This record gives sequence, structure tokens and C-alpha cells, in this order.
Amino acid sequence: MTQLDSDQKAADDAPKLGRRRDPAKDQQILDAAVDVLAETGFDGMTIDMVAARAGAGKATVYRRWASKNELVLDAVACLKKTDLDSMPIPDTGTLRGDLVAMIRPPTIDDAERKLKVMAGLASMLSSAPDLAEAANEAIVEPRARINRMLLNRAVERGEISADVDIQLVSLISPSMVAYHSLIQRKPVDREFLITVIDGVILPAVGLRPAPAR
Amino acid sequence: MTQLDSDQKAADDAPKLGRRRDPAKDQQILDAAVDVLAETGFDGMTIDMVAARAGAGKATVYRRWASKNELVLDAVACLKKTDLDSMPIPDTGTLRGDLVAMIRPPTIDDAERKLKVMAGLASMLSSAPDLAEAANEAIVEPRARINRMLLNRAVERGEISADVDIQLVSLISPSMVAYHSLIQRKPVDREFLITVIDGVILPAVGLRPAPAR
DNA sequence: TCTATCCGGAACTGCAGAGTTCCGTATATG
DNA sequence: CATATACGGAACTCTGCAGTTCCGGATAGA
Repeated sequence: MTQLDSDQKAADDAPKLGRRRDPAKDQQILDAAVDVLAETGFDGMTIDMVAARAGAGKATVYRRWASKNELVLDAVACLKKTDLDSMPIPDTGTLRGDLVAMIRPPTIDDAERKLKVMAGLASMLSSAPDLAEAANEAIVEPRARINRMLLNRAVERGEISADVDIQLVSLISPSMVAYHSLIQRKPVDREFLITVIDGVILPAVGLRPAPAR
Repeated sequence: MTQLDSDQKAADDAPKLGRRRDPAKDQQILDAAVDVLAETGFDGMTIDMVAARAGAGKATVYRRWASKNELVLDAVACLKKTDLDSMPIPDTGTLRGDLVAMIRPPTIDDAERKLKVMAGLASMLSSAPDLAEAANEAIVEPRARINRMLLNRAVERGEISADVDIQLVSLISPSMVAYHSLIQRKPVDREFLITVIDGVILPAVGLRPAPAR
């Protein structure tokens, strides 16, 4: 989309002769951009940093993206694919079981990395709607979508009432984790996540913390 | 503290003759800094912008603060005093009544302004611990403190159980409001706040949404 | 092997903002 | 009224980064 090479027919622009553009380099640069973004934020990020981390030259970056803004937009969008949501979604038979099963190191690390990216973009979101949408779609939505799925299944099997505001409840953990991590700057560990599940989410859907006691 | 003029004995450094430094100007500059911070974020903020908005010269700003960083630190800290927490805290007799009574235009506007400041600082928080602490103390804590007070009163009058995790519950609304406003970029209106109170907070402390039905 | 193309890297321009210096003016004190 | 000081504003330096250009070397196809 924003990338320079995805021209009209996406073909025929490949050279008949000589060296071809390395497609793997694109991903290396995007990954490096996300790393730098997470570490320094949008304004702290320089193209030189990204190029150096990707083992590329600055010119190579600009051969593929027209500007820093477009690179960042693509890098954020690429987080979507990097997402761990392609992993199997737990189905333990109880809502609490499913929610607890979601607490795993790779899931937590992925979340923390994405939160850092979001923090690095925070000041831009109000002035760059397309970036805000990309960030929302790549960072916020995937996790909320999983939560909605788990909640819907709980409704279907009669575990919780159909009156529950699933949209609202699905945002409890993303909200509280983001606040805990970004603003309060405390580590997102298993204990905190369990506390949120048992102390907020389950009561909100009308369940007791301990499922069978 | 960070201000240049608060020297050793805080006295005798006033000139015997001639014009005195205008103390009101300090506050005008700090207010302007907060405004610009909320609108453009830390990196987008320039000293010229702040000076212009305060009706001052850039030199005047640097006569009072040694750097942009120190100005911002003081500006954030000054949000604490600007806070609306000097207003009367509601006491309606029920937790729900108190929470709903907190929903008032000045309270909401104050919160949104502070959230914008927090968004503008977000990318710096991980690399500037003192700024992070100042922001937390000026923006996060005052509101959480009120919530804790309301919850403690509810415990004292026997409305809710003493087992409730007050620390956790007091952070539900700040977290969800911040997420709603900053990340999802939706307006923080009365309807949303009521939904959070009735759909999350009250269930979390073991109360039904409609108190007397 | 030849050649068109891409590569990394370095040197370059242009600009914007932090921080400084200076000046003419305003003002409170004596 | 005289004077010492703070003021707003403009001009200045310096630094860092976005984006560009150029080059010698690497590489894949013909």
C-alpha cells in the first residue's frame, strides 16, 4: 500500500537483467523499525538507527519507503502479522480456565513489546488518524478479539448471562494491563493478570473467582 | 526544586533596586507549557511556542528554567496544584451515588487534559524516571486517591465487603478511561463512565448495578 | 564473462529547534 | 527623577536528523 514497489500490476517492474531486490530485506527493516520504535519512540527513532540495526544502508531504506512516516506506518501494520494470534486459542471449558490459559510468556512478551510501541506512538495518535487506526488494528484489536471470542463461547455454553456487555468486558484486561505497564510502569506478571481476572473480569460477568469450590 | 530561583535561603537574592521578577509570569509560563504539552507532546513542543502562548520572550523562559526538561518537569508537577481535587468530594451515602456524582464536566475536562499530557509524555516515561514519577503523582494518583477514599467509606458503612481489593478497584476507571480516550480515541462522556461503573466497578465490589430496585 | 541492477556506506544539503546573546523599553525602588 | 533590573523580541550559534546523491563492490541473469 504505502510501499513504493507495490505498483499498479505488481509485475513487469522486475528487472530482466542484473541483481534483484531482496524481499527478505524488507522484513528485516520493518522488524528493526519496530524494535527502535519500541525503544525510543517515534521522535527518538532515526532512519540511521533502523538501517544500522537491519544491517542496511540509509539509502536502501529510502529506496523502499518514501519517508519515515510511511516506514513507521508499514512497520506498525506488520506487527499484525507478527502477532501471536495465529497460535491456538485455549478451550478449557470454563471462562476462567481460558483466560488463565492465555497467560503465557510469549503472549505476555508480545503484549509488552506492543505496548512499548504504542507508548512510542502515543503523542502522534491525535494528529495522525491513519497511524492511529493502524496501531489500533495491529495492537489493540487482536487481543480484544480473542477476549470477545472467549466471552461469546462462555455465553453459548450458558456459563455467563447473555446480558453481559462483551465489548466492555473484553477491554478490561487490555486497559488495565496498559495502565499498569505504561503509566504505572510496573511489570506485567502472572500474579497481576490473575488478580485482574479474579478481581474484576469474572465479577463483571457474574462469576465467582473460584469456579468450583 | 528544579527552579533556578529557589536558592539556598530563598531570600536576599531579591534586588534592592529596580524592577523585580514577576512571580505571576512563572505560572503563566507553566500553564502555557502544559497547554502546548497537551496539544503537541514533549517532542513537538518548542520553547518558542510556550513563550509565545505565555506572552513572554524565550529569554525569559530560560532566565527561570535551565532547560526544556526542567520546565516540563515543573509544568507537570504544577498540574498537581491545578487539580480539581480541592473541590468537595461527594458523600451521597452509596458508593454508586458517590461515583456518579464524580461525573461532572469540570472533572471530565480536567481528566481529558491530563490524559493528553500523559500521552505527550508517554514515550519519555521509560527513559526519565523522575518525569514518570512526577506524572504519576500529578495525574494518576489524585484520582486513584479519591476512588480509594470512596471505596473505604463504603467498607466502613458496611456497603461492600472488607475483602475487596481497593487498590485494584480504584484503578479500574482510570485505566479504562485512559484506554478509551488515548488508545481507542473515543470521547469520554457520561454514558461511557456510567457503563464502566455499572458494568465493571460495582460488580467487582459485589454490588448490583441498580442499588435499590 | 559481461552487464544491468542492487547493495552498504559515506558525504552532502536543508531545516528546525535548543540554548545564548544582545538591545531598546518598561517599571519598581530609592 | 535616577538607577538597577527584568522584560519582549530578534538575531545568532550549534547540533541533529530527514532526505539526497554518489560511489565502489557484490550479484544474478544472459
